[in-house]
Amino acid sequence: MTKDIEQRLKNKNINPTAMRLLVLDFLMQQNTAISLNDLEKGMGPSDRITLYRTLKTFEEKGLVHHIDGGTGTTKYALCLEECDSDHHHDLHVHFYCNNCKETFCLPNTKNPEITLPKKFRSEEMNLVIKGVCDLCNPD
Amino acid sequence: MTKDIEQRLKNKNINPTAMRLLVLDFLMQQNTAISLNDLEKGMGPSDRITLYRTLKTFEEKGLVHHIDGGTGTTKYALCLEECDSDHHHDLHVHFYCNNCKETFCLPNTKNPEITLPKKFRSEEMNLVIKGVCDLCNPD
DNA sequence: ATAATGATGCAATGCTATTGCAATGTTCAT
DNA sequence: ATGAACATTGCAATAGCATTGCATCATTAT
Repeated sequence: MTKDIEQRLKNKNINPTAMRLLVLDFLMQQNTAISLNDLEKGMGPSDRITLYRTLKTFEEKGLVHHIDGGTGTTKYALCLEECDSDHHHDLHVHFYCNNCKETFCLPNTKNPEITLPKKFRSEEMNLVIKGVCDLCNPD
Repeated sequence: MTKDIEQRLKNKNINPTAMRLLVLDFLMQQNTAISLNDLEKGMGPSDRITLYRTLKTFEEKGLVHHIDGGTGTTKYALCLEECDSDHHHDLHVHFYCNNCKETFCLPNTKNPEITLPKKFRSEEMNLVIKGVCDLCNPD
């Protein structure tokens, strides 16, 4: 098992240290995007800054991506698509539940095509939809 | 002139104080969304917190909207559509220029329709495209 | 005139993100 | 094995934005 996780790090050219294995393992258990705080609470006692840098390293190497979408705090989630250091394929839409405050990746959605005004060139796109998620929806 | 601005405040049920007239006047001169810092620098000497609360009041009353889009700082711009206290018509897309760091409203764009997974209900949408704006584009 | 309400200004705080630096661990050539 | 070079970690500290509490001043209604 640990081998899998280790290999996943190596595939991305990330040195598989103990801390990183733990963080990746934790991330793989999540089904929502998590904040640095969530990570800190979820893991055993560990240094916040180290976790911060671990996430940053993961992101640089294309293992996780972060979502900003106006919740005040940055959230992180494992990349589902094949990303690499150069190109983050921010292809999917994110969803923030106003009720449970969770942020979800919606891997089955695609970022839409937007026609920009003349001479505007698009490089990336951040689309966050806010509303009520399936678990919080009474219907 | 001042009459116009004053009326615009009254239309939104905002008490037209001197400070508010100044802030609205300043906002009307902008063609990009501005941060609290921009506002503070752009206006004469005035209290940062008062400006903060002025923007907040404006937003509550549907006169301005804010954009979050992952630039770290919140930016504000006048509402172009008809918004009211209850419903902010966040209908248009925003654009952040990686070069000049300005945030633009793109009033001629519409937020796209996204098909959400079952039982997800959308309430609002925040779409920020990052890239290079017309003025920074060499072509 | 006075009470009540709203607006402003100052002080202070909380929180997230971020950097500097020292200590520790790891790798590799000799 | 030894030491140099480098990567990782942990602690301390800082920066910056957002936000609240409270006192003061202005405005309005009675």
